[in-house]
Amino acid sequence: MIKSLRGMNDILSEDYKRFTYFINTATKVAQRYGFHFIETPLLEETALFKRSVGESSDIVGKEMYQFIDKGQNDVCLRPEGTAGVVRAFIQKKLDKAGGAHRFFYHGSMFRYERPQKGRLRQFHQFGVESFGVNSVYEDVTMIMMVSDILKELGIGYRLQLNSLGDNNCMPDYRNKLVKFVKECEDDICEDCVRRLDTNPIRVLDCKNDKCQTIYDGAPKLLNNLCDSCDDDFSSLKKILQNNGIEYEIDTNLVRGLDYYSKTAFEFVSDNIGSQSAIAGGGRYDKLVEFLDGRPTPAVGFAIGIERLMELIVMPETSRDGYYIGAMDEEAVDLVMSLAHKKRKTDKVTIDYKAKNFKNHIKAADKICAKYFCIIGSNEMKDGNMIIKDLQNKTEIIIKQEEF
RNA sequence: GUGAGAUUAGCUCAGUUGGUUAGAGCACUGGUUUGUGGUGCCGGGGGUCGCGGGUUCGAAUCCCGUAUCUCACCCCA
Repeated sequence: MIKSLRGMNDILSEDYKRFTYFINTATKVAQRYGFHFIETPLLEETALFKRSVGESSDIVGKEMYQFIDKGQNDVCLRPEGTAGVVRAFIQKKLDKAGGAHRFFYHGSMFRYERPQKGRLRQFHQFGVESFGVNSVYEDVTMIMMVSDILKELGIGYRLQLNSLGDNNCMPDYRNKLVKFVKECEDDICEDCVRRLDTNPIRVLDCKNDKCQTIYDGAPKLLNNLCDSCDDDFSSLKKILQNNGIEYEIDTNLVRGLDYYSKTAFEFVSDNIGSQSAIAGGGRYDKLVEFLDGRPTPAVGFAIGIERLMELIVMPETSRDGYYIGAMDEEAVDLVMSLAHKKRKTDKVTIDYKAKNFKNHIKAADKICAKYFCIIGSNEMKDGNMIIKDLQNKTEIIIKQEEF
């Protein structure tokens, strides 16, 4: 038997219902905020991700589905959504057009990782990107949007906030931190020693308790922001407070992707195992410029759909559609015709076999039909049909031609 | 890439120190006087015990390998 590849799942039945319910809800919210759908290719030039996500990240270093295509192009299945949207934004010259451009997208992302709870090789994200808006209000708008989506889905969360600074203050802070960590290099874990070379800021969210104890005394990102970043972060907190959105400050919250600056946020759930981040985002003012566009401030977020699938509280399903059953072999043709007619407007389920009344009504109940119709010898003779409302337990008799 | 635990019917799982033809519940399906539904009654189908080797008179059971799943690490949504 041929099976799906590791970490690649089929979505059907109940999962598909939840999946589409999520997409529909998130789409509705994003549209209420004035965002427009954008679809970008699953396959992009490898260089796009190397330059945007950053060579130091594991995503680019070891998790990309990268290959040479038949035209000798070095290509990748996208590991995340922002890079492609930024590329499209620049390619369509929207950076030169000026003004605000706001997009949302959803689709498959690919990372060659060992699967575990809430992590797949092909997974789905819903994301939003806003270009051309410098204001910290837009950062708050992003957070509000995620919050609205999660609330509509009945999902509880904690919001964690940090500021990563900008080109002005981050490099100085990084140097301070490296200096501090190097002094205790002998006491920290292997991973942190490696991080010192690849991505020093990441030592901050090391899960090793011993490391964390050591880093308690390390210089804090939030105490080393320049005036502009510090002001923005204060405004951010104030606006959130004014709008009743609760948050926690986590100075150790860092983002794994190189392109983030200033506002960084993560929505986490305590009910889904160790991969607890269900949404993450922040500002990335330098990325457009970095990908050869005109300097354009930008902010966005992405939601990991699989991570919150089991948290979604589905609305109660109500009875829907018709079930039409035949009690005689001779009535099956008529049932087929009635169904064909009714299917122009309604959901209709039929059985091609003649059964007795009880079996048909059981079947109608099982598939949760709202209306139950039966054609037996009586109906064949008089041209009537019974329509029974299975919800209200009422029934009416109509002419078959009125059905 | 690293570590641990799993894999028996469509699903959830039993299966004794290795011993006849591998079981249950649910689901599916047929019947239960041609007329009223979630939980009536009676029957039926369905398994290469993940796959490949090995030990043994004999393996679902013990050993080795391998695939997949799960959980965790790394990393990330």
